[in-house]
Amino acid sequence: MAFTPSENLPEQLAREISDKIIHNELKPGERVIEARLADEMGVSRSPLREALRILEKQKLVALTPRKGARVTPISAAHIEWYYDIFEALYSLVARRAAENATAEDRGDMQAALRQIETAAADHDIDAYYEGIFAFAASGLQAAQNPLLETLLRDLGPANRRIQYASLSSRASDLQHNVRFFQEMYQYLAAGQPSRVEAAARAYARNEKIFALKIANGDKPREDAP
Amino acid sequence: MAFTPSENLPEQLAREISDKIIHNELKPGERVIEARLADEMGVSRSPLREALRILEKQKLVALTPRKGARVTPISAAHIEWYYDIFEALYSLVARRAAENATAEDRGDMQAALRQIETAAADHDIDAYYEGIFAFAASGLQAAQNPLLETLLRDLGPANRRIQYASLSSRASDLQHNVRFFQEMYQYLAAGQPSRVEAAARAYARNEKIFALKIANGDKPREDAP
DNA sequence: ATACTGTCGATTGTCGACAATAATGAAAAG
DNA sequence: CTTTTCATTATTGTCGACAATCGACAGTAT
Repeated sequence: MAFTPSENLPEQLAREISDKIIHNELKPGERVIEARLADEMGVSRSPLREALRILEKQKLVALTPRKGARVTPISAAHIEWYYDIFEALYSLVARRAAENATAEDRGDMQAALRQIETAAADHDIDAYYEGIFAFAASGLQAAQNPLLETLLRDLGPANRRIQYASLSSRASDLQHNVRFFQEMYQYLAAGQPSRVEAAARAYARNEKIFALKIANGDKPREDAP
Repeated sequence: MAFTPSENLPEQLAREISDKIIHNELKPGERVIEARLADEMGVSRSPLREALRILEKQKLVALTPRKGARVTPISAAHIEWYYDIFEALYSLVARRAAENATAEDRGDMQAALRQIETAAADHDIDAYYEGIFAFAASGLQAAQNPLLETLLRDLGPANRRIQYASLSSRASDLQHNVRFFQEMYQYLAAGQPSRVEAAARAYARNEKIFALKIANGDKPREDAP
């Protein structure tokens, strides 16, 4: 019926569902029934089942053998777990990117940095996120480790989910975060892998405490009934 | 019939197939045909398909949308990629384990260390691996990060696959590797997370160069026709 | 009242059949 | 002899139906 030129049905379904999870239409802890979602989306259970396995890989749902799927809960502890792992993996990305980046990679990162800078100056959150994703993508490209790439790509949606929760309180400190990216780029261009790695670690730690602050006291995002 | 009280069919299939991959009965790059494997193992394609997705999560097969599954190739580059990630993740495990370990955790690790020591003294490779797995498991337990746990559990089979390839040349240097575990345990017991982390990094780096040495010049494992 | 047991409905697991797509090889054209 | 085109076959993708399992509830016994 739909005119989708050619993409994988399970992946497409997974993306749709992950959007719902990220935007909190499917709530943490909520059960996901295959049959219901399947005909809600107009497909059979087979592709939807595979979609659920993709979402499991992305840590958006937890799949228990004969009891079905539940949307992964998200608490302060979860946030700590995630950011610890992001720090570990992105610090590796940073080091390897610094060691292996080609001129083209550096160009891409510089372009991404520019976007980050102007977006932050304009308080344009969407452009800002676009920029940091591009920056990360260039770094991953430069790091030359496909396995690491898939691991982090799989964790991407979970990352976005956490960030979305703290999105509202975000606009104020964009300016402050820009420094991290500038630092990373400068050290990378200067060929100092250890410093790039350290900057990535510092950024990850900073993000972690920010997300935790939101998750506790401050205003988290809420959907009206 | 069999007495396995309750285990998941797809997971069971995945384990069987992963054994075949680890022991090189299914060769790197080889194509895996669903229908064939399915009735070779006496099941329908549905559970086998899910098994393939599990194996993909474990990086033992690569799954391309309309072209099926292939056994993941394994080269020197792959080994570098894997060990870089192991270093990043296990160094995190080490630090958090050092920070959070309970008395019971320390007891488990000490027991595992004992097994490692005696196994190395006896040149008993199986017992040695049992020991280091137990050591790692205790560390993961202590680290208190379930997400990290699942990530590393998923990478476990790929790890074993690499280790199996270098198994033959292993017996000689067991004695030498024991030091790393002794060091980790001692610093952990002494409450020095940074040193535990450093020891874990050193161990991972050491393993990496060892695996690379085997993958290049030395005698790799071969199966007779 | 509480704990146990059996039944019923809901949901997941597995299967075989069919449709859609990709790989193979053979014939035709250059 | 090489390349292109096309038909045939092999393989993956999707579906609906059925079987196995789980959760909740009612009924009974203690």
